[in-house]
Amino acid sequence: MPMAVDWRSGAPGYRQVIDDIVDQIKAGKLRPGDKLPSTRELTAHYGVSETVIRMAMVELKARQFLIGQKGKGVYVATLD
Amino acid sequence: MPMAVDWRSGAPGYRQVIDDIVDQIKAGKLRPGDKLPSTRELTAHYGVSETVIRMAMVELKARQFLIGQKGKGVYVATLD
Amino acid sequence: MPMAVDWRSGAPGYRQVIDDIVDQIKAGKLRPGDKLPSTRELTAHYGVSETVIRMAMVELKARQFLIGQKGKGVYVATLD
Amino acid sequence: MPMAVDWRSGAPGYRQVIDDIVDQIKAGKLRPGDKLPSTRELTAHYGVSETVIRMAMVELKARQFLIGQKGKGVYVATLD
DNA sequence: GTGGTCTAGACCACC
DNA sequence: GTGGTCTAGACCACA
Repeated sequence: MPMAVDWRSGAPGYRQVIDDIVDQIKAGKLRPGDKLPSTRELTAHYGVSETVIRMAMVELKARQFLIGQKGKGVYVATLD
Repeated sequence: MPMAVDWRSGAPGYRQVIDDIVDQIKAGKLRPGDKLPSTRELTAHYGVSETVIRMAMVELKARQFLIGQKGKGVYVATLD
Repeated sequence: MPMAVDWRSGAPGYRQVIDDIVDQIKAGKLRPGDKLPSTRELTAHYGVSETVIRMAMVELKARQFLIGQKGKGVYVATLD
Repeated sequence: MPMAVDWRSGAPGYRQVIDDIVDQIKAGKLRPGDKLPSTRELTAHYGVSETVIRMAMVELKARQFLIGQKGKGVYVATLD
């Protein structure tokens, strides 16, 4: 679980964020229904801008790993 | 007459509340002098937080559709 | 031109914000097409939370004094 | 520190609430700058209605023991 | 980094 | 118990 994005790898920052979160879900560290840290906290954790976090969120929601609830937070999706 | 805000439509919740109430007034379902349900009941009816209802009220009062009376209720405005 | 909302007056903060902006428009200090300070700057200027500024914006847009453009800014409306 | 108002004493409920809070301030259990429990919690604590708590608050603020901050809470006043 | 929308939950004035 | 006002802080769309 990297504390920050590794810029030397060449991979886009948001890709690394996506992979890290997907890994955590698959490893069971993040479980269905869990609330993710706030966007602001994630920017600090990964050392990237809010835009990078948002791009990662767009994909993770499209892939149905996460569900955003306005004004509340972002949650790990539960199985249908 | 929608029972609740439709989040899929993309339209802001408070806009849907405004439109729904204006429609009811124009359709004569709500008539001048009528008392609206309490703010708390409206939150339940539309499935939104009180702030959303309040923002709708701010606009509806600015547009002179409604008149609020503290401690009593919100009423449909009478014609000038 | 008040620097901040006056809580002693009894008037709601958002009403004071509305009146101050309307006054500035009517006095020609804010002219059609002018860009307002950012929402965050206005909160600092008036000493209120963002919600108070937003409630003022809802009414000022309903009354067609202002036009908001997402990602750009809020502008004084031009005459019809 | 009574958990609830004693209705047998004949003293108005709000008087007992006032006295209890003043006692706690004088005894140093509540200190300048401390935040009081929310109104809702106080109603539960003293076993009285919100109106009774509000009446107590009106007097305690008039006597400058407490200071209310809208949207935040009620605080024990600091010395001038 | 801007505007926009929303939740949650305080206190306040009035009936 | 009603409406009214406010704080704090989320996420979201756009540039």
